[in-house]
Amino acid sequence: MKINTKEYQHYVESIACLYTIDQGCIKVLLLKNEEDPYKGYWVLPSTYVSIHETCKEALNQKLEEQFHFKNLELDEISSCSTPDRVIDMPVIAIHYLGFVSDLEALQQEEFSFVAQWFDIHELPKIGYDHQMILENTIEHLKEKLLNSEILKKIFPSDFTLPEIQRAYESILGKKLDRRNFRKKFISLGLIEDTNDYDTSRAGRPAKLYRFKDDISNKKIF
Amino acid sequence: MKINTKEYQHYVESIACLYTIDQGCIKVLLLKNEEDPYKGYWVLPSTYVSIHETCKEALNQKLEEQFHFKNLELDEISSCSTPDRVIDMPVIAIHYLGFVSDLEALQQEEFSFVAQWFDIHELPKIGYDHQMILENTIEHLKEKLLNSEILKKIFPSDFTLPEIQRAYESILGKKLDRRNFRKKFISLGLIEDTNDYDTSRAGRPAKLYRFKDDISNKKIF
DNA sequence: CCAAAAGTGTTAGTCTTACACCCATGC
DNA sequence: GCATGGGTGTAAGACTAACACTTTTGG
Repeated sequence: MKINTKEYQHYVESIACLYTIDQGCIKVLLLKNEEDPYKGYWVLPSTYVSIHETCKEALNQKLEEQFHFKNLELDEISSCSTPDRVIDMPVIAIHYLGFVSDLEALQQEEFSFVAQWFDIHELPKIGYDHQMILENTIEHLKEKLLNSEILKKIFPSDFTLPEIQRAYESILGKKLDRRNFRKKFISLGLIEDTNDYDTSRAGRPAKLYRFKDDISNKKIF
Repeated sequence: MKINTKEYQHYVESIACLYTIDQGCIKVLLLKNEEDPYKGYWVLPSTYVSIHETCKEALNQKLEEQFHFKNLELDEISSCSTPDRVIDMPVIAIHYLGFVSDLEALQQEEFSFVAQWFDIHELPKIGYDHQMILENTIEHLKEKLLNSEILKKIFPSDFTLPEIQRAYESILGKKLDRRNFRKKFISLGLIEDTNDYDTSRAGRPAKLYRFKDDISNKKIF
């Protein structure tokens, strides 16, 4: 098949849903949009893709320029090719999911006026079709967090079990029994004690744990 | 951002990995390629996408023209935007996974010289980057078959438990105990007895089952 | 000493696994 | 009657779920 007409030429954009976990809250990175349409709305980071690079490369380069996130591991989630999703321009979007550890996330005060981490349960007004994209990747994020492989990437290097439990309660949308959660999580053999304590919250300080170096992929829930 | 140069214009193709299950064997639909390069190799069904349709619509239309498969439910798996994956033409591929019930699959004798169902463990020489795409979607197929939601789409309307067991052994890459498999599968409550028997194989005839009308999504393995 | 949050153990029920023999059919 | 493949039950072990009290800290 030979095709060469204008009717078949698309622009391609890569869109990033970047998540972090902060104190057991799951947060996503959004930018304040300053251009019409959707001026003042929040949007996901994105970039156009040239024919000399892959969609993922283009996005990683953009994320490095914009936020100094270097070489994030980005997972492709889906795409959107609805005609006219961008006015007067045939643009296909490829959606990516990535994790930013809280260490990287916390360094981002320099861009705090234009970009911000939002709790996924308290999202602002979102522009374009990014709301839909976001909802879709959150589902995938949840799926991923039910396996151990990516825990290390998204959870802080030192964490407490109550903190991780809060994240899972948020993901699963229900309360978990503290004793059972502990037993289960410890028995997975993924974490080790640091002999240190987190005194930043009220009440009895919680033990700090860290993930072991090599984490096998196990189902957690 | 305003972009309008040739450097950003891509062609887009949708590629289909269509699976069926035949006697407990998982098979994929391939076409014999008659053009250079890769003449004589087998390839996945595919089509180019115009700017007036979504990738999925374009593919469904193509599959209807080519095989009379009407409105398949296609799941997007991933994409490939490696520059030069097609010589001299910037083409991004979007990969889809679909199921064809054995009833539809069996009607396909009319195209049997150019298209054929291949057991996923006995694939022929495959052209372009389709081998890679195929391997990738097979992984996704496996994942999907571990949930009940899509069973009805891919398994024959009447099936025997040994047949379904063979499919799972093929997916999981290990032998399963017949008694335990039965107990598990029946206890899921997804199937009902047809009071009929399959006498097509040697030995004692196997009971035929069918899926119930409403199947909830449960983890099978 | 009081409020807040973290830590701990036991038991009952459910699910999973391992395992061996008999049954219905075609040749 | 024998080869082929299908159907059935039981017991031990692993995992899950439910449940209440004690510990450590800050104010």
